[in-house]
Amino acid sequence: MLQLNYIRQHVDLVKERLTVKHFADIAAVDRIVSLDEQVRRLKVETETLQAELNAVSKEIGMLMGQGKKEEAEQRRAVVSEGKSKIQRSTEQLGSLEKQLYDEVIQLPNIPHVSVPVGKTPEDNVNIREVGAKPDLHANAVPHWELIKKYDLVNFETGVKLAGSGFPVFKGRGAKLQRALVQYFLDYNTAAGYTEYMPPLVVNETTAYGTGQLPDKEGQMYHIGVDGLYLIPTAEVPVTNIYRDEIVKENELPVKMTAYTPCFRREAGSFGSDVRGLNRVHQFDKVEVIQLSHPEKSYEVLEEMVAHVEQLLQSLNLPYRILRLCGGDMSFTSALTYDFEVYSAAQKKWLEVSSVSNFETFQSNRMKIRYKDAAGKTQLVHSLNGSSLALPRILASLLENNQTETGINLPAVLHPYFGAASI
RNA sequence: GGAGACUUGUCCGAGUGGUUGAAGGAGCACGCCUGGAAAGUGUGUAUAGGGGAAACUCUAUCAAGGGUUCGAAUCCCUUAGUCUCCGCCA
Repeated sequence: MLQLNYIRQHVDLVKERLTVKHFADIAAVDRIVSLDEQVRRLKVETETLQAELNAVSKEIGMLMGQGKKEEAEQRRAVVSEGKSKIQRSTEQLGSLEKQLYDEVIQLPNIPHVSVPVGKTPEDNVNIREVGAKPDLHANAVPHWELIKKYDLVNFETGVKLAGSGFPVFKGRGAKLQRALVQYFLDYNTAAGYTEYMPPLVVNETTAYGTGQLPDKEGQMYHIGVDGLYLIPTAEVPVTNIYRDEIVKENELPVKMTAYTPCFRREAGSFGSDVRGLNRVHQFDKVEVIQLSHPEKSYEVLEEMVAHVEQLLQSLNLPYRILRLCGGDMSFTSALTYDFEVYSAAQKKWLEVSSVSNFETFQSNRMKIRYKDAAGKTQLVHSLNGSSLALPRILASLLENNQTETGINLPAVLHPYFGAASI
């Protein structure tokens, strides 16, 4: 959520930046500014009135203490009169504030100056492409064939148990998942991230905190009877760990990592995008999250990009890094880098990580703050990235490393998997 | 799931209708003391929002929400959470 006083002070800039994000309702900014003015005016009125009544009530207390009952009675009448007045203006204030909040929460985050103008994924800027695309043998097949051949993942059984998009990992397929999770977590904790295992369901407040609500309501599985949501990413519970907390400045940056399954309804997806492991409703992911000093957050973003990049290099996967254009960025992000790995048999780039700086957009909602040297509380910047999402990593590992006789795994996985190949 | 007790500031903890935003302690910060530290000592130490150039000031907040009252941390209702006992259970 954008900060009101920022909007107030940068009306034109906010409008201009929101067009970069292709936000449709620019007029909302003017409505917000006008509502904000009304709210503040009415607030002064209401609070002045309240202060008067409070003062009289206090007097009554003193008079009662001194046994001056009659004088107290007189004043009691005065307060009774003011009460109906204040009730009206309090109600009006409440409704105005609600309107204001409802408008502000609909505004997406403002994109960073470096965000490319553009609307579709084609407008994303390719920052760099690293690693050679492998030359596969003549009989190479996509991963959905490989997982059948080596009996690693069973989609049909998943359909029986839950529905399409819920793969069942089996045997060496299951073990490889576990190996990847373990390797990623070890890699992250070695870089100073503290490991967490959060709940896989969250309440409404938590989902609001990171911005999934109200923006992505339809993308999350909702457990109606208990008012809970299945997490679409570890970002949601883990960032909320620090909700309503004030950390010491020297405790920044806070670095956290977590492995969780992620649940996404992916309503509206179809075609080759959802083939095999390319897009599923439940998948495993290891996430890294940082809460940073506002002045350092873009350094931190670069650091996180380098962190994910080295992880991909260790897996010997060809990858490219994209800076997302305004139209392709998420609601909450100020700057996002996407990582895509090349999956050689289906000849497709697959997104495996998204590293973003949210600046104060999330921390303003969650009230994650630190005390600066002057003793003032300030909002932190929050950032997160995947390191990494498993199914697409698995897909490209299988496709890129297939030979006529088996699949060779990168060296870093051997100790975790207990073998060099499948 | 049933019954009961409880929920106060960073923490511990007092407070059952009237200058209580809240005693007392601990912690923390700064100063004094010290060669340095500890101890001692003095002062300060919530958050959000509004007004004001500033000093400062106002409003709200004692789990959350609602109610009673001129006035609520204190009384009533609802919800959530914690603990104890019972039940169920990996």
